[in-house]
This record gives sequence, C-alpha cells and structure tokens, in this order.
Amino acid sequence: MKNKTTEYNHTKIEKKWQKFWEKNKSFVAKEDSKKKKFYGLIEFPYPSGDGLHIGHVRSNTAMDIICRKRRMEGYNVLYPIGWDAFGLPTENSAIKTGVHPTVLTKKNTNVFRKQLKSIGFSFDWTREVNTSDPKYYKWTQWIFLQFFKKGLAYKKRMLINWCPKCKIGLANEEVVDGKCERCGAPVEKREKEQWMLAITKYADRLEKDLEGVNYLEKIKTQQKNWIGKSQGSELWFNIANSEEKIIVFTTRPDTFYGVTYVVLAPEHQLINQLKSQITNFTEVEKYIKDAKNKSEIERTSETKEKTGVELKGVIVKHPITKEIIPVYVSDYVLGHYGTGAVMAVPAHDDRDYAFAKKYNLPIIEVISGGDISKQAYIEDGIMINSGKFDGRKNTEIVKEITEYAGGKMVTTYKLRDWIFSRQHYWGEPIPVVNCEKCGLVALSLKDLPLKLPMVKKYQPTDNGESPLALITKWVNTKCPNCGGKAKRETDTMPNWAGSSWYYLRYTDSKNNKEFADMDKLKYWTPVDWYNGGMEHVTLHLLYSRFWHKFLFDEKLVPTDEPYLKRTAHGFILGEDGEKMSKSRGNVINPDEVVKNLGADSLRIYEMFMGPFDQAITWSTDNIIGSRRFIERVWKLQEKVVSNYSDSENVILLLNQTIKKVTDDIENMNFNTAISGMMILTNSLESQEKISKKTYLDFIKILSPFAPHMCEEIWQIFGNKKTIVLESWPKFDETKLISSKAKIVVQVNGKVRTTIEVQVDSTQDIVEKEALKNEAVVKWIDNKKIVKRIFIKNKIINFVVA
RNA sequence: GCCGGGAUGGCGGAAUUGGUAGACGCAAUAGACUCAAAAUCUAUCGAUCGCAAGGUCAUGAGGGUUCGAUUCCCUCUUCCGGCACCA
Repeated sequence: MKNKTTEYNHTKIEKKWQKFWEKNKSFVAKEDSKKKKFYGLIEFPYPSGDGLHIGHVRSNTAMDIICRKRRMEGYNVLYPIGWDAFGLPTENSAIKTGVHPTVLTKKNTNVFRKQLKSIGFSFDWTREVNTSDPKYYKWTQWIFLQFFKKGLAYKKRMLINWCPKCKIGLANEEVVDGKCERCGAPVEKREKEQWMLAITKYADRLEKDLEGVNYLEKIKTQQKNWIGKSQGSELWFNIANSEEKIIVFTTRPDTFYGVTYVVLAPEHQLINQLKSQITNFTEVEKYIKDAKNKSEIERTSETKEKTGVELKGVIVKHPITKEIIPVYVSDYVLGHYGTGAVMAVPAHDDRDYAFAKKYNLPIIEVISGGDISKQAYIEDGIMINSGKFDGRKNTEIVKEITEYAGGKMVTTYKLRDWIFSRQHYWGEPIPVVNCEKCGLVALSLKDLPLKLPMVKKYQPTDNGESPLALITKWVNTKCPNCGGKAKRETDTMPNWAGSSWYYLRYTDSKNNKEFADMDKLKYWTPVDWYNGGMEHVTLHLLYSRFWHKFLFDEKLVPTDEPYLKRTAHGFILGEDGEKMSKSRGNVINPDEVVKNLGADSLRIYEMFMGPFDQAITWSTDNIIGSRRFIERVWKLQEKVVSNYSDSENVILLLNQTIKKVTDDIENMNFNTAISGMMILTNSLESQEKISKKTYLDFIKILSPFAPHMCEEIWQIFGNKKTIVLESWPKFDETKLISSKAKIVVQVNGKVRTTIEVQVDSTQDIVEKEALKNEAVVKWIDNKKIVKRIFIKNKIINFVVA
C-alpha cells in the first residue's frame, strides 16, 4: 500500500509551477467573465535599490491567500501589481552614481519583478503600471489639470516647511515632530509660492463618508483625528474707531461671560490693518518677526511657556458686559486654524489660565464646580456670573448664548490644503505654463505627457528652486493660448500624486485615450479589499480618497469611494527587535530563504509567525518549523488510499479544519489557520491510511498558503487542471460535531476530572455519570451539594457547603 | 496632556456572549537510528511539594463581582501606536 514518494525538491517544484502559471495565464484577469468580480489590492512597492523586503512578502502573501481563496470560491479576481517609482531615494542615488533615475528605476523594477515572481504571488502581470512611465504620468498630469480647471489646484505664496537636507518643501503631513519625515533633519520655515490642492473643500465628505466604508476602526479614527472636525461658534468683538472686528472661533461659547482678553495669531492680517491705532507697534512687529523665525521644532518643543504682546491702543468691548478687554498677539494661537483669533477665558481653559497668570489678567469664573484659584476648570457645570444664564447647565445653553452674543454656529477642520509642489527632478512635471499675457495656462491633452527633460545634473538647489529651473531651453516656451512668451512651471508633483489613482489605472493600464475606460471602471471598481501599512493612513489613503471623490464629482469614476474595505499589516522587525535598516545591518533578504527553504516555507512562516496586524520580530531559526510542516504534508502522500473510509474522528477534524481555515482567512487570522492545519497534519500522520478525498481537500485549503507544493501534489494525484480554479471545499455542518462530548467536572469551581458522554446529554445523565467518578466523590466527601451549574456539552459544577 | 491597543512558559504566540490557561511552532533535555554528526522518529518540557497517586500556586500589580475570571468592573505600573498650544 505504501506509495513511494519522491523527495520534496522545492526549487524544482516552485520553478515548474511559476512557469506553468505564466504560460497558462492563470492569473490574468478578464472583464468578460460572468463571474462575480473581486478586486484585491496591496500598496504597490517603491522599487528601491535595496530590493524586495520581507515586509513586502508578508502583506503580499496575505492578499495573495485571500485572492487565491476567492478564485476557488468562484470569483473573477483582479490582483494587480506595479511600481510607485517616483521618489527621493532614486533621485539621491542618481546624484551619487551619475546614473539616470530612469535607468535606476528600470534596474530596480527588474530585480523586484524577479523576486516577486520567485515567491509565487498570483499577480496579473499584464496590467503592471509604473508611475514614472510617461504613458502613466500623462494621466496623472491630466487629472491635475482637471483640478486646475475647477480651481482646486491653485498657487499660493506662503510659509512652507522646508527640509534643508533634502532641499525640498514638505506637506504638513510629511513633518513629524518638527522634523522631515524622510531624513529627520529639523524643518525650517520658508516663504515660497506653492501649488496647492484644495483638499479642505472635501473635508466634510472625507469625514462623513467614513461611515459607509469597512475600514478598521483605528484607521477611521486616525483619519477622523487628522481631518479634525470640530463644532463650535463664531463670535465677534467690535473694535472702537474701526470698521474691522475680531472674529473668534470657540467650542465653548458657554464661557463667553468669562472672556477677559482676546488673542490674535502673529500671522493675523488685522494687526497690520490696525497699525495706526497700535501705540507700541515696534514692539508688536518685533514679536511677530521672532515668532516667524522660530522653526517648527522650536515652536513645539519649547517648554510651552506662553509669550505675547498687548496691542496697546486697540480698544475692544465685551459685546454683552461692555467691559473693555485688552487684545494680545501671541504665538500660542495658530494662524491657520479657526479664524486665527481666540477669545481667552482663563477660568476655563488651561492655556488661557497660564497666559493670564503670567500677564496678570483677570480670571472670571462663569461655571461652578472647580477651584479657579488653583487651576482652570474645564469640566461642565452650572453657570454663574453670566447674567440671564445663571443657574443653568452650561451644556444646554450653547446655541442660545451664541445667538444672544450675535454669533453663529460653525464647523471647523484641522485639515489644511495639500502642498503639492516639490522642488525636485524625479517627479511629474506640473503641466502648466506661465504666460506673460494670459497668466497660468494649462497644457492641452495633446501636449501631454509633458515629459521630464533629460539632464545630467539633478541636484536640488539651495535657493529652493527645482533643478528643472536651470534648463532654460525647457523652461522657455510658448503659451498654448496666445503663442506668446511663456515659462514652464518647474516644480514637480509629490510622490503621492501617482499613487492617488493607480488602482484605477489597473483596470485599463494600456489605455492611451483615457486614464481608464468607464466600462472597465464600472466592472472592477471599487476595490473590494485594500491592505496596506498604518503609516499611509493619513497620507496616501486620505489623498487617494480625495482624488477619487473629485473624479466622481467630475463623473469620471462610477463610485464615490475607492476602497470598500481597508485593513493594515504589522511591520516585521529585525532579529534584534529593531526596525530593519541597512545601517543596523539587520536586514533579511527573502532570496536567501527562497533558495534554501523555498517560497512555500517562507510564505507559511510569514503567515504563521504571529498576528498579521501586529509588529513582530523576525526569527530565522523559526522558519524551520514551517519547512518541517510542509515536508510532513508532502510525506502524507504515502498514506493515501483511493477507496478508504476515514474514521469518524478524521472526518470530524477535517471538517473543523476546513471551517477554521475558511473563517480565519476572512479575519486575517492566518497564524491560527496554519496551526489548525498543523493539528490536522499531526492527526493524519497518526493514521494508518487516509482517503484520497480527505488528503486532497486538505491540499485545497492549504493551496493559497503553499501554492507550489499543492499544485504538485494535485497533479501527482492525476488531476490535469490547475488547483487554482478548483472549488473551495465546503465543510459539512452535520460533521462538525462529535457524537461524544467531553464534560469538565468541577467541585466548587475547581476542575477535578473530565468525563465523556453522548453529545447533548441532559443534566440528569451528566450528574449521574459524574457522581460515579471517584475523583469527584472524593471532593464532595459527603458534604451537602447546595448548587449545581450545568452547561450542555461543557461543564458540570457541584457547589458543596 | 488627550485618544487607541497591549502585558500569558526560555522564545513567537493560542484560548474571551466568563466554563479544562499555555493550542501550534521554535529552543531545550533524554532516548532510538548512525562509526559519528546532521536529518528523522519517540518521550519530556509553567513553577512548586510529593516515591507516586495527587495537591498547591500561576495570564503585569492590587482589589471587586461570580459556583467559576486571561476574559467583566475599579485603582495602579509599564510598553507600543496616533494626535498634540486645534481654542
């Protein structure tokens, strides 16, 4: 009966099936199918010179398992891949080596492609995209022009975040703790004219529509925090001898009677407009200048000691109490949030309290419950010192007091418009010219793509201009409108541009007439399941939702949200528990593992190592366990007999395992799915014989995890067609439950023994059976049983006095 | 400071509508095979008391609810992530 099995040769088997899948176009997605579609997406990799990272392998394998399962469940699956190829590392490497970024990118993508193929991902390689390919960025530029035409892309002179090391302006999202997200250098402020995208116009929808999508809760929370929606009131203070008034935003209009001064941000325009009234303008001007010169890091890392200068001569009266209150300028008020001015209520706000203490300003308590001689009271309570509102609960009068004070209810967001200019070579040129007569003019579609000119030097400049500005031949051009003299925009787009719409291009990646055909978009979008890193939640994910909503408004895409479901993976840390990096020397190369133990072992290990959503430490030692598992499954072939009836236990366990794996994949609990299959393997090993059906059902549910070996076994057992399109095994509900139940017997809550009874036995039967047991009787010891707790098929507990 | 998520053997981790804590894997120890080693197989593998049967303790710390708590509640310690002068 024992079949002779060949040795498990991973290299031979894996190469064989990778070739087979490619030749048979096993994963090429077609639109004409009548099957239900499934669009699975991973964040496309940045093709760095370091090659594929084991972190890529983890997230790609997870989505690969899901996609392979979906195919077996009868879906028409699209699982595409491409390259997010524009970016600083390539440009820096080009500067260092003198090799053109295009050449480097080609070289790097070739390495990545080969590596990805060696791991057996079921990508549709025919739809590969590359954001730095002019055929691709033609459409990135075109979409930009749609924003421009609708006034959502605009130029603005402003203070920007400048990284002196990268020599590049940064979006607010790219500044972390006052440092450049990429290189860690302290960020400076510079005044520059920048292209902006008006993402704030979509703040409301970006926040509200989160309700309708299936994102992990923590992802929704992060996006919500980032958008920072805040309900409050706008109230105003008239200025004596001036047409102007100070408008403030507050979430606490209930504290209005407690206002003892008003503060303007240093950037506030009103300060200059009131210049003639301000008697100490020199002092004020100096304060503003100092505040501007503070770098982001100084402004945030300072001890938060509040500073400010009174605008002497500016007279403001409290609208209700008619008391005269002073006006200050202070950098604790942010120019870009709310109205750039606040009403200060020291009794009920920590920051105002600190400021008032320092400058000896009055503190008026208007909500009872705290002790304002010690600290500000920010909780709710009963109104006092508030005229007709005295005695009422503060939370109930918000709207009423706003109206009484002549203000209105408003909504404010923390989100700011997206700084879209970068002063670098390796990005999409902004397809706009500056005409002496016509101003800013968009290129027309026939002039797209506006290709990056070939240059020898890519060095960014210290004066904050893009290297493209040095190529006068390219810069000087004709206005497409009037034919007159014009200059090209020399800034390029940020690397978030190409990734904001790549999932749309996958549906029709070769189209040269449109960014994608509407029918294809209608068939494939929205993306059904998108997995990626948490680090992209406030950048890429928010940006692409914004682009998508804009395209939807322009009737260019059929849905208003790009992704139905979004999950996130955890990082893989080096063996030392630190983030993997070249400088630490703790980087693991997947090629080595594929060569020595095989892609299937690597895939199994990466899925088995721990919970998918958590950061986890890599362990080269532990991979051997996954390899052993695979070999054990391989060797089970010896026990397979065509016409054999498995024992009830085996059937039971097989059905339970099918159910477990089916459910676990959906919940991304890959580690427990594999442990379930290991348990099944251990059990099958202890059998004399196993049926072909049982073995092959097992091979089917294992195939998304270890596709190469499973194809091989599938073929060994005489199957002519690929396992890829076999149907996913169904578990038999009736065979999920054993005929026997193990009952835990407790006395006073302590486990004393277990007994086996017929499943669904009644309390009477179980009790009788339990009381026959010596170990139980011993502990009851003739004491009186005062209570019995029984749970069917689980437990019987005797409580004795 | 605010919000969110954790803390379980030597290690990675299982198990929660409250019901046998430590599944599965790694490492380790002993044995089989071998001239030997590797690989493989078998057994043991939380702590502690005991010759054993068996007992007791144990899921970051302390308390509570319960017949029964890793799971629920309160207080605290600590780690990780996010936001942070957002009025």
